[in-house]
Amino acid sequence: MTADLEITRLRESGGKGFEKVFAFLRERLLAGSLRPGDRLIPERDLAAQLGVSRPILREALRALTVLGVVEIRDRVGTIVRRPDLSVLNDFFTFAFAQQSDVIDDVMQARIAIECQAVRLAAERATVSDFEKLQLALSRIVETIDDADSGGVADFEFHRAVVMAGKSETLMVLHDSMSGILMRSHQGRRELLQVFDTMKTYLIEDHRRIFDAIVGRDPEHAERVMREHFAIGDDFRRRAAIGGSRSVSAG
Amino acid sequence: MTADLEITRLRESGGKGFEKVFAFLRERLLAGSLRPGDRLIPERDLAAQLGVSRPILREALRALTVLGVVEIRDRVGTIVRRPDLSVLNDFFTFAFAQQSDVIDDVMQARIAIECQAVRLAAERATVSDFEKLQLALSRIVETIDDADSGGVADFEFHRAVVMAGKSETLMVLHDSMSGILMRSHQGRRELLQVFDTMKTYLIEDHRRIFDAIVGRDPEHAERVMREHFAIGDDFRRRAAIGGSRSVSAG
DNA sequence: GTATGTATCTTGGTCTGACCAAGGTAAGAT
DNA sequence: ATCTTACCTTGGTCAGACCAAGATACATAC
Repeated sequence: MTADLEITRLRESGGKGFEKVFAFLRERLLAGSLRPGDRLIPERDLAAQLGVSRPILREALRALTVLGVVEIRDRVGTIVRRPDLSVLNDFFTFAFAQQSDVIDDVMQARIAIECQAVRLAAERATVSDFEKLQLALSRIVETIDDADSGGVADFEFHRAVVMAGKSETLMVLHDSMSGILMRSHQGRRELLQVFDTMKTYLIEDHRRIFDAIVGRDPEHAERVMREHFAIGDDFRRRAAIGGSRSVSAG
Repeated sequence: MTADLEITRLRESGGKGFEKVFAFLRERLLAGSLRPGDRLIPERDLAAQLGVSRPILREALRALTVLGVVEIRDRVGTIVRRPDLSVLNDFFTFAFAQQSDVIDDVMQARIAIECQAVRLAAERATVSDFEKLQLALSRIVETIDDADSGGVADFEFHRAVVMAGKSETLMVLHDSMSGILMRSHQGRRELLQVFDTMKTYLIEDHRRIFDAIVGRDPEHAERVMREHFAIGDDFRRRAAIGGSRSVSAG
């Protein structure tokens, strides 16, 4: 079995103990010899096989845990899991806890994701997706006068679009950015209320996106989505320039 | 000082040792009482203060390490870092490398990223970027007859495009997908050699992308990029149909 | 007074061996 | 056949120890 060879190579490889073990497990996970659902051998045995002490092995296991790759279950064992997106949210939370200057950059990624997703949505969306989009659309109309729930409705619509695209990867990425973006936009949301043309923008744009998807026109769908983001960006810009003063002045 | 109170509360909080410590540090990091550049107190002291043993503390520290939040420097100490997006690399690698049927899905994300990036590139690329793209382009021409280095050249060109887009988020995401995509495409690369029209496609398409960027035409740039991917997808499809047997055999 | 070199201290990196609590399991009782 | 129970396994944790090398202070040389 190749495992023995790998372990031998592992023992000799220079890295610090933790690095060795982490790299070893990583390799195994990536190569597929450890698949989701598998249970690792007991820590004591594994540590012995890898030539490290149990604390070190556990460091590596913990590291994999925060990545969502494995799950350490008390008195049961370490189970290989298929990482879910919740980890990403953790990460983004840490990553952007302080600095807000990355927001615009993350926004670029969100635009990328959604523009691709809306194309796919135009091709792949099912009737069920149409219904969800329709629902989200009506929610936007209903909540048009409320900043908070309006923001949520907006978010839900976009999310529905991405889901209609039927690409898990895009969904995961989108969810990851949404968290941080929502957090950052919450503060500005009231500002947006100021502009009156905004309501039309919110309702009409989303309806156009919806229509494009229903119309099975990827090209058009993306164009509309892009315009939507461009206008939104413009609004934000004006809000930023106008500053809090003019806002409070009404 | 509130720190003592927190520690007291920590001692009493029910969670398992690791969870306690991790949550404690997490809170400190997010709250900002631990800021990038700060050096944590020595492990021994910290462990004592938190009422856990060193191995447990180290588990928590390692966990934060893989999230890029802190950096453990040998014989120096644990330093709080501003997490950069490169951590995502690890995650995506794990997240998507497991099932091979996700490849096509990841490809959608790559298309999303690159189409957005090429737009930004058309707007933001500097002369230096032009040069890099030019260089990558000539590499593609040079290596057109070699599957291996040709693949690398292709990859490098696309990477240069994304870099020219000047969005770190897009760059990181792209890098993350590239890894797994390259892994999966390596096997098929020889097949692509079969089609002769492929050479023209490779050279001409990339040149058109380059021209669109230099011409500062985001719209056109994206369109060309999209066509490029569509054709590439077509090639892959034909290769898959023509040679699935020989692939699985190899 | 400055520069240099060395002894020492600090700090992470790691190991060993041990104890606990509770899930699993199989032997034993009903 | 079913239920009980004792035992074994397994993760969770701790205590104390040793090592290597960066950091530092102090003594020495210039």
